[in-house]
Amino acid sequence: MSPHRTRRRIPDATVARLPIYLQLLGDQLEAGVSNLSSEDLATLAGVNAAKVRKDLSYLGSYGTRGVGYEVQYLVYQIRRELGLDHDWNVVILGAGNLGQALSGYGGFTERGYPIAGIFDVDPDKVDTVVGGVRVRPLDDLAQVVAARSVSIGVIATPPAAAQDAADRLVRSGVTSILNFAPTLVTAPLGVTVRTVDMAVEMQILSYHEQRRALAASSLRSVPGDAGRNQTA
Amino acid sequence: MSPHRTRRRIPDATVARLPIYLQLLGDQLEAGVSNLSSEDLATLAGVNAAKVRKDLSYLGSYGTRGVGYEVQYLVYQIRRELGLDHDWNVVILGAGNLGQALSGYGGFTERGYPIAGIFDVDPDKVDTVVGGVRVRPLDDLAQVVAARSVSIGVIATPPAAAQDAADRLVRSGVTSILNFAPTLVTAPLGVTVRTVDMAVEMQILSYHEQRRALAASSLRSVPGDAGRNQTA
DNA sequence: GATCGGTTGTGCACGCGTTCACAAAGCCGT
DNA sequence: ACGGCTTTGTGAACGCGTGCACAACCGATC
Repeated sequence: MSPHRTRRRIPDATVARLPIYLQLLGDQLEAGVSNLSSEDLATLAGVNAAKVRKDLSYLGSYGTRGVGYEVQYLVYQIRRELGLDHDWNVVILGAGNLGQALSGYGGFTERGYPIAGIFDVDPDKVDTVVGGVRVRPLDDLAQVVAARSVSIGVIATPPAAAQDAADRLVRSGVTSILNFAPTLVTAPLGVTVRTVDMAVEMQILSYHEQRRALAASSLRSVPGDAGRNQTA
Repeated sequence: MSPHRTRRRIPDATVARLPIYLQLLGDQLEAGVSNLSSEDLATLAGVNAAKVRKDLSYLGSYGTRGVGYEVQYLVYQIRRELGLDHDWNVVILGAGNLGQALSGYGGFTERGYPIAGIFDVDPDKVDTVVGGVRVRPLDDLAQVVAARSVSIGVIATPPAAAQDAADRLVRSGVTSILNFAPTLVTAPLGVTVRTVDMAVEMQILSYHEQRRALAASSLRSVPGDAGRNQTA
């Protein structure tokens, strides 16, 4: 029998919020708070208290009725569930502007995602050092992935090269891909792909701007636009 | 009467996909394709054809039964709905690694989001030039926002400075904020805030890795893990 | 101008996620 | 030991988004 029973599946929406709770709980811990109610955490995260409780209940019953949650223990449980009880080596593909910024941004290593290597096809970029990491030729990818058991790859190439980069990652044995290129990237089943497209984000924003402008031009009172406005 | 009737509200999920369709349609246009069915577009976007049709139907009835959609016209309509019929000036707050990468990344200007200014509190950074833009002191923010009628601000500061940056943006008159700092940022109603947190993305990925590892360790056949695996 | 293959636009059912509301449960003071 | 106060954990209702299935419609061909 395994030490930890395989839990019931956690909804995607909850998984996306756990890192945020984790961040906030860590802050509170540093601030010397040792206990927290769902209401408190909800306020910090800018969400509903019931949602916090339901989210946390997927991890198990780690709260105390009448009291709240012990921050330290909750942090431990969330970290365990997210697989943060050990580091995850990552490789970055593409040493252009974004790739350089990512490798220079210390936040990754600090949060448990040390950079095992950064790769580029351009011979001019190979062997330059960005963010304390030497750029390697793309052909070394498989070797590095194997040697340092990398399971997460970041695509920071131009869009045209993104699918090829993904294919190489998959062939090398990477099973999780974070894609920053503004293109659809397909991978076989069993490989998780997430895309972050800044242009898409901007366009979503300008859609809302656009609507505001339209609403303002048709001079009407805003009919009940309730709902608080925060993010995380 | 206004030239364009205020449309019914478009669901968030649809708004998030329109930029992707737009991207793909643009590619097709360049490739010389002038007409496209919902099925074709769905394949390109990696989604269901019915979803494409429903998404597009929110814009109006711009397809032709038995034929499909005229790419050029559809591009025009989506651009109009997203507010892309004119440029949107943006300001970047924080000239660190990320801020520099963003301003160096030509994609913004190219896609209709020219950078009106990049700002930092650090006197050492002020007046240096990154990505062809001179870094300005934060105190100049309001003036630039007003002069160039900026409505979108990007936060690329350390987390501790993010809320202050947001407040300054709001005070200056910015109504849309894209936050790259790993913190909750609150803004008054009427201001849209979107947060992109790379650490969160990584943690979502490692959760899935973690689960795969667990599933593999409890030696079982995978019981029907259906569903295709793509993103955009 | 009637028939036929093809594609859109949408009503409907389903499923996931959010929120409410409340019973179960723990703590504390008396 | 007990009663009152507090907070969790969750059953149930609701709402949004997805996917199916099909009628309405278009263009082409005979």
